[in-house]
Amino acid sequence: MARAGGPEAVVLREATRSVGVVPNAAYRHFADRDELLAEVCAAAMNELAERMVAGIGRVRGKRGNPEAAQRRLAAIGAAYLEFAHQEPGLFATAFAVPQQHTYAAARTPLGLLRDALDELVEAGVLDPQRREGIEYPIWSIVHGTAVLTTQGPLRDDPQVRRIEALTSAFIGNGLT
Amino acid sequence: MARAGGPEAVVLREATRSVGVVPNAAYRHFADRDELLAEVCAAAMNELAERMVAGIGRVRGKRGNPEAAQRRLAAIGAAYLEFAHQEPGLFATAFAVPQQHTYAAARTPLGLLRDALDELVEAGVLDPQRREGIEYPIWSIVHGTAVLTTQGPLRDDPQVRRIEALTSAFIGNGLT
DNA sequence: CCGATTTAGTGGACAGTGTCCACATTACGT
DNA sequence: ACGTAATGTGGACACTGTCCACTAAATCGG
Repeated sequence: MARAGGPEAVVLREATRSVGVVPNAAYRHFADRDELLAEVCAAAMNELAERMVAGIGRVRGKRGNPEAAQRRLAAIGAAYLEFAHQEPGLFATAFAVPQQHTYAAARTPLGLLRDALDELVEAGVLDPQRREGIEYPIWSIVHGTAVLTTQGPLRDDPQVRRIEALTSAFIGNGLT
Repeated sequence: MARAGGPEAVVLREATRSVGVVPNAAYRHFADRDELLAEVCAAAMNELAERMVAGIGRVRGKRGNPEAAQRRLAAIGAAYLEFAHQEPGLFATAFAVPQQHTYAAARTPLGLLRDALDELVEAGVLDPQRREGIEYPIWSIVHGTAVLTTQGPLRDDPQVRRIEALTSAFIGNGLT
């Protein structure tokens, strides 16, 4: 349901219906509809993270190799944006955690980004002094691009590819 | 209602109730709840734009002055982030237009950003070649920061100020 | 000025939703 | 084997968006 219609589409009664059970049965597993939604959000976030590690896995080259490190960073960004476009419902759901009990999963997008940036430092591509805290602007720019082009005013913009290329270039500019 | 609880909180029946009228009366003014929401979204977006022009208005210095131009760009970014934090409900609503009939208002955030960047070129601060399309990465990074720190996983993060300073530095880096 | 037409509001209804309560069933460990 | 915990059921309530037929008020052309 989240995949098809985003967070609003995950409706408790329909979920129980699809599983062949009466609505109230859900309350033996979740206190709230919000708790159910939180679980779905965690699953969506997990799928995003998995796509990112899959993207990393597709670039070959030893850890510490400068070009490989750069390509790995590009790969996680590309996977992030690709996920947002291929699964807009799940992407929106991943970041629609109700209140605040987001007990982070093992492999989180931010963690993967940090790993990639650390490798970039290790490979001598990124100045260690510039490394500090740079994950936040980079995450922001990728996330902002994803949100604006899938849910925001730039959604269905014909030149999405160009916009993404521009953000990629901007990031590359900010690293050197 | 949007101000207090975001887009989900704008509920048709309560709106009519607060205006002292029966629910169905709303259907003489809006075809849908979505059409009502679209109107609210437009109003929210307008308030965001107004805050941005107010921010521009507070920096003095003639158009074309390099330092003034830079401060004006910083001002619209700061206004954007400040609005997101002071009015999280309205900010979320501004970007929650139902489907896609967002007949853009006169002064839109993107338009204001473009003006500021054009002035930066005019003042000789920004290389005209680098100007082309740079509004998208910049909008993305500011929007991404706003979203992540007000609705996303970084919401209520104690070091929001630092994160915003980092994105500001990253943008400055990308302009020179 | 008056009658017709548009505009705005009313009342009642329906399906769908989240949630609560008391009750029945099933599974399981000692 | 039995008591306890886990799970599912049935019925209800308040709330939501939306539809229909009907009424009151405002507006406007002759």
